[in-house]
Amino acid sequence: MTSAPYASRERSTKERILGAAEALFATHGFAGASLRQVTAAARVNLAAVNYHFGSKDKLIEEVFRRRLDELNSRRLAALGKIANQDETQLEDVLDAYIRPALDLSRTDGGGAAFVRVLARAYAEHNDTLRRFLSDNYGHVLRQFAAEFGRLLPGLAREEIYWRLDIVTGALTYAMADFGIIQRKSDVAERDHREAAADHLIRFAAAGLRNPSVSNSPVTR
Amino acid sequence: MTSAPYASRERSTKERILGAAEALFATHGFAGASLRQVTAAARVNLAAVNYHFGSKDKLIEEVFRRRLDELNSRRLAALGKIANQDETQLEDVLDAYIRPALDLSRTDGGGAAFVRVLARAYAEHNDTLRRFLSDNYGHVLRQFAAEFGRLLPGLAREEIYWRLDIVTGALTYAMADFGIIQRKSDVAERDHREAAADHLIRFAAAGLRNPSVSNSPVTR
DNA sequence: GTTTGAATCAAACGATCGTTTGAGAGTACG
DNA sequence: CGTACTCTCAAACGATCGTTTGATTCAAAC
Repeated sequence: MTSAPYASRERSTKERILGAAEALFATHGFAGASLRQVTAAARVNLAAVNYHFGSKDKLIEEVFRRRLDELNSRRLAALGKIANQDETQLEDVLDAYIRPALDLSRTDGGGAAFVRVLARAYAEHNDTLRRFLSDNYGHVLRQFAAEFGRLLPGLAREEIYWRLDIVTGALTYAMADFGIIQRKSDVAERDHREAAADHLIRFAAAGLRNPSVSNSPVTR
Repeated sequence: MTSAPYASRERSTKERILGAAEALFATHGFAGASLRQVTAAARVNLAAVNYHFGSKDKLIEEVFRRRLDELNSRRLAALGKIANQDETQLEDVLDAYIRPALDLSRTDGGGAAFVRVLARAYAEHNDTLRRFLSDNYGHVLRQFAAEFGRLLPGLAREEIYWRLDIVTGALTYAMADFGIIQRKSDVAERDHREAAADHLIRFAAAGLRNPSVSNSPVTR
């Protein structure tokens, strides 16, 4: 009924928990953010987490699933529009890979926080999480590798993966705003991230096109 | 360097704590690794941490200081040998920046673990730790930026920092072994890291040399 | 032999952790 | 009405956390 004792909530309890968890995991890490912090920030009862998600670990997994499903479907959609076409440039594929991550980091609903959560997951080096990411989203990377391979016929498959790995590392680092470059006060955060993505795409394109293949130690 | 294998019993209590803390922080994070785990792994009494270091936070800081001081000086020493010389190549400067991190990750006694700890520190986004790292590394980064600027006269100072930021991100990611590339069983870990550094240097050199700059120049 | 002080130890401190419980509020349907 | 079901709530559970305490060990100094 509309005669609830307190004001009706705009968002459900589950959604408020997910949002608060995302922000706090980004700031304090998975072990560092307690369920008491999460439920206090979400203004829900402590027991609501275990009621709705079962456990803290399941909550963490759900925080990932909610964002990654959308991120990777966007990546695949962008890739589908340009894959196997004659006029496709390397920058287009990089854009399909990087831009959705940038867009995610700009969404109002906590996407920026999630990008830091994602970076943290890499750092955690947790095998369970790695398996979860590999199982659910490994096919995305494989499709991008195939398209990069088509556009870079001079590179072996393994070389493609080495370089994609470097791009992913730089992307993770950049989108999580780890960097040494501090955003100036007169630059909006989205403009800062836009500039970061722009630099990253250009840098990555040059690195990917590099004809120098390493099968011997670096000359000096 | 002077530590022999299986010498843990002869090492001091402080050193055993530092080694065990480094390994456990790398695996479980700063919040995730308890002092009980650390002291059990080091085979010392629980109270030894607070006796020798004062607190867990001070222990964390000491784990960093021990490694960063050496990495710091090695990078500057390598840079000092090639800076401001006519025959210096871009790859030489990148090598001076990247190779000490690789060497650190190959040292016995926990260096590889520390690289993961360092990557985790970036992910933690903790202001205290960032300040600590900035104080220790700020001048190093500035010296490298100056040398890169000399070798890349076509790039603005800010562009140099953008690209160095990307290199640092990829280096952090690669050295911490976050990557999707799984080391094959017949490849030794040091060979795997050597290959990663080799790929990274080539990739970074191509990215740094890229004449294409952002179409939205920043005015100072 | 006595004293001194650093180092180690078992034990316990209070705080906080994730999780569980059981009662109660609210809603829907007969 | 009664019943059933979903959700919320305060409270407490046992476990583990970082830290502290006080006794004990032991080698060097006096």
